[in-house]
Amino acid sequence: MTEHAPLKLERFLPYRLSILSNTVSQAIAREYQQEFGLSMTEWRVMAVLARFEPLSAREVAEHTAMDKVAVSRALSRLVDAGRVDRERHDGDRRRSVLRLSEEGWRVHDAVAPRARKHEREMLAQLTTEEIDVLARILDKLAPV
Amino acid sequence: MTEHAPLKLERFLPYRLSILSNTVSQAIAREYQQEFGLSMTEWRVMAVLARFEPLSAREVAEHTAMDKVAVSRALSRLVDAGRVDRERHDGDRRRSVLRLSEEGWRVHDAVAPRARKHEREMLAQLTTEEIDVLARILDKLAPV
DNA sequence: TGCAAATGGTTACAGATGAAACTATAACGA
DNA sequence: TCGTTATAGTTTCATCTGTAACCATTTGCA
Repeated sequence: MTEHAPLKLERFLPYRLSILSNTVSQAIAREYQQEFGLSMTEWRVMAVLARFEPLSAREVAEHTAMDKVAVSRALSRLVDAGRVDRERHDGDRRRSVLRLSEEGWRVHDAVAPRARKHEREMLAQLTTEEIDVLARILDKLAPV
Repeated sequence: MTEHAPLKLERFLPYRLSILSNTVSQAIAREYQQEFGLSMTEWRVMAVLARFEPLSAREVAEHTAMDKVAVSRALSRLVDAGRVDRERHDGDRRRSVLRLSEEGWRVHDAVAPRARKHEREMLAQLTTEEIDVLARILDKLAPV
């Protein structure tokens, strides 16, 4: 009989990472989805605007590691919802100039603490050594 | 002026995890997608069948952490492609009895080493301590 | 200048995904 | 035994996502 060496999925790192990441992201996403009708992509856009506004759509894409189509769609929803203000760039009329609206800031200020809370709950299960090493691992494997 | 405390997305753990997981998974997925027309979900189904066959669809779902709809769809594609054999369970005619076909095993034996190679390349960037701690972290946060 | 290539952003299409409804079969309890 | 409930699996629908094509504007250069 031939030897097949089946993959042990439950020990396979990329698989486990994907499970963990989906579990965590969905738990957080569910929260701001239900309460604010905000998708994960929309939240990411809001988060980078909160930190770096004003930005163009391309810059948002760079900061969020999303592609420009996803950003464009998230933005049109956010602008429609009155959470983001969009203007045209003076010198370059292709570019947009994006900022959180007052309402956008309100949503941000409500969501951000909950996101942080989820992160804390996750980290609470780890020792400080594990947290340090995890940060190092992420720096190595997924530099931002 | 009010204090807004914007979230530092690029330091936010769930975000970084999701980036890492997507990067890794997509790199692997691209490979078996191009060469075998195999999606990630289909590959996961094949991997658990390789290890635990025969299984019912529900059992596949449990092993892969996929929902039953996703499993059903992946299976119908795999059966159509002749990579999985599906029979009816003798005692319970609702249940299916799933096994890799010969062709399925050929695909599995071609894909599995590449998946492992990707994992090795990823781990090669880490020290043995980091690898150990990562395994511990995953055990704690995403027990399988 | 003026025309090709590059850039910012949107639209269109096709495939993937999740929730809920549905079909068929089996298990359970009066 | 009959009727209710539970389970295995599929289908449907609405939404999401990625790729490619597209439009408008700007840049680069002959």
